[in-house]
Amino acid sequence: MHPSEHMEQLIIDRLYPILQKHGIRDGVRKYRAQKNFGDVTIDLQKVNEDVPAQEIEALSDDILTFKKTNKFINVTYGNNYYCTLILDSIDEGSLFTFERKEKRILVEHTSANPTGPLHIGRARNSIIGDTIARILRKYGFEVTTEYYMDDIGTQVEALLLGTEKFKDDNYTEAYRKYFAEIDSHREEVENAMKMAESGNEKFIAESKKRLEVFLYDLLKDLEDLNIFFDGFTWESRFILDGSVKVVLDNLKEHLKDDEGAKYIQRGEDKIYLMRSNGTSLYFTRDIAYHILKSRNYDLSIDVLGEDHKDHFKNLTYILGILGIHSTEAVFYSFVVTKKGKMSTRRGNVVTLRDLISESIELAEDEIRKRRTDLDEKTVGEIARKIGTAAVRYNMIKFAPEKPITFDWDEALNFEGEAAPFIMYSYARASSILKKASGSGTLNKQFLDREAELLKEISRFPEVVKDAAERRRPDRIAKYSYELSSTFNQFYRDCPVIGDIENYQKRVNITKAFKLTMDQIFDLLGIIPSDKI
RNA sequence: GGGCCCGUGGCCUAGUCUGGAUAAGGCACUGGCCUUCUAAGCCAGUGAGCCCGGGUUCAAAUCCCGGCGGGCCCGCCA
Repeated sequence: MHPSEHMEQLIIDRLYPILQKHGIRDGVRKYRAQKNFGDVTIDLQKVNEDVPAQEIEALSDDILTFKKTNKFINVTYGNNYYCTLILDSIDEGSLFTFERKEKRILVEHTSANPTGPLHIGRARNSIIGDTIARILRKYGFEVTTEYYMDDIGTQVEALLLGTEKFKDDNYTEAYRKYFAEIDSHREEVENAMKMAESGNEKFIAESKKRLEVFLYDLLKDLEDLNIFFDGFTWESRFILDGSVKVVLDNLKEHLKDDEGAKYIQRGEDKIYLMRSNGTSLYFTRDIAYHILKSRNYDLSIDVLGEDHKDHFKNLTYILGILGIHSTEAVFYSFVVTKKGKMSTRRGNVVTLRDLISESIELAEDEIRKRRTDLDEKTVGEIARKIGTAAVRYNMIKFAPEKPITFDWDEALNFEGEAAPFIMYSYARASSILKKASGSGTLNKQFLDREAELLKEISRFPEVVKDAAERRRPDRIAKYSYELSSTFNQFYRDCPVIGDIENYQKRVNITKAFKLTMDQIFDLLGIIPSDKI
């Protein structure tokens, strides 16, 4: 049981018998208290009965203080009791561990066609997906991440043919050129697609080999952001293993015919599964993919742009017909620039690669401004950590459904709610611990400022739970800011080195903060630095 | 035209699921804090009643209905 749960149980044990004595059973609500109202609020506004204030307040002791105003009962935890509990839970490691869920989850994200470096809109997918995977893993699920690689569609055939035709250009440029004149290449693209669609193993193997080169280039940027995949699924496998046919067979009784093409009627909509020329659609292969997922995992989470909402709705509809209900999606809104939607034509595409290097460069400048004592190599290492962390943090701090208008100034603002802020407070803690030497006697009297920090630390389990269950990675970023901010206040008011009376206690608190931040950095995919 | 999402101080965001006590932060702005552990920090201040209009409720940023503004989708594309 985490410390906060323990305290809540104490409240229930002590308070609820009294409430029941007064006929109160339903309508009692309990939530985290607002600022200046203690730690937990028991709200009786929904119940008709009331309890005399004296009777409630008489329950108070050193562990719990009850105060009743109107129909609110505000409970404040005793600093010494609760703080000791929190520090103990960190010693045991129990604050950071969750019950194992015995449930396998597949998080599929990114899955972009590797026609060029990722732009920041696509990167939002990767960062959300990777962070959600990290959170769910921490929360106790068995999590696997996967990239779904298209190797048989129009785009990739154009990429393969284009890079052949314009050998001298870089591959993105070759693809662009080729796509610009796509009309004159209709036939060869269609031929290529037919080769793939017919299950020509040699052709597919060859495509795969060439696509891998482009894929690795794309993955390099993600590696910089500490994003790696557990596996890759190539779309062609659903042609090769015949599962597309199986899908159509299993849905046979629901299929309708449109001049040879097959579709399923869903309300007003027709969901096509086979073209009249007998070839399958991306959608059909996606069904096959999700059937495969449902066999190997208890839950599949797809990270998708909001443009895929209808596609996904149709997908779950058909999976439902097949009795599969273990598929859900996390949708995110697009990243646009001030000039509007990113498009190559308008020349306003911001690549992840550029953003990362700008961010690292700025971090380097900032470090040089403050630290003249560090050697080149160290400056570079720290700049790398800060720069990449800033990119991740700025993308993840917004709720996924929130549209983002990208702005260089904002993306490269290293003050306030940003990665350097949380990394800075961490470096401060590290610096204290580095200077702290020897141990002293532990003073178990906790001051409010110390307790505030520990209480913030003790929120870790419930924040992770909330972020995991609601698929809201931004909650972790928010929490990391609040926790760091609380530490900065502690840092101001509570000297560690030199205060003999409080030394050991504050060393322990500082360690606790640092350990909690280690957990958070891991969840956010940020690599911390002891000095910045 | 239909469907989905977003709309909170000058700008950006949390709170909306689970309705309740003075709407919480960041940026920007104003003033203050570096002879003690890193000032990418801290403290104080100015600034919104939550897009608009109805409704439900003792109580609405939060729930319901209708608008408005912005985004996305509405292929035998992926």
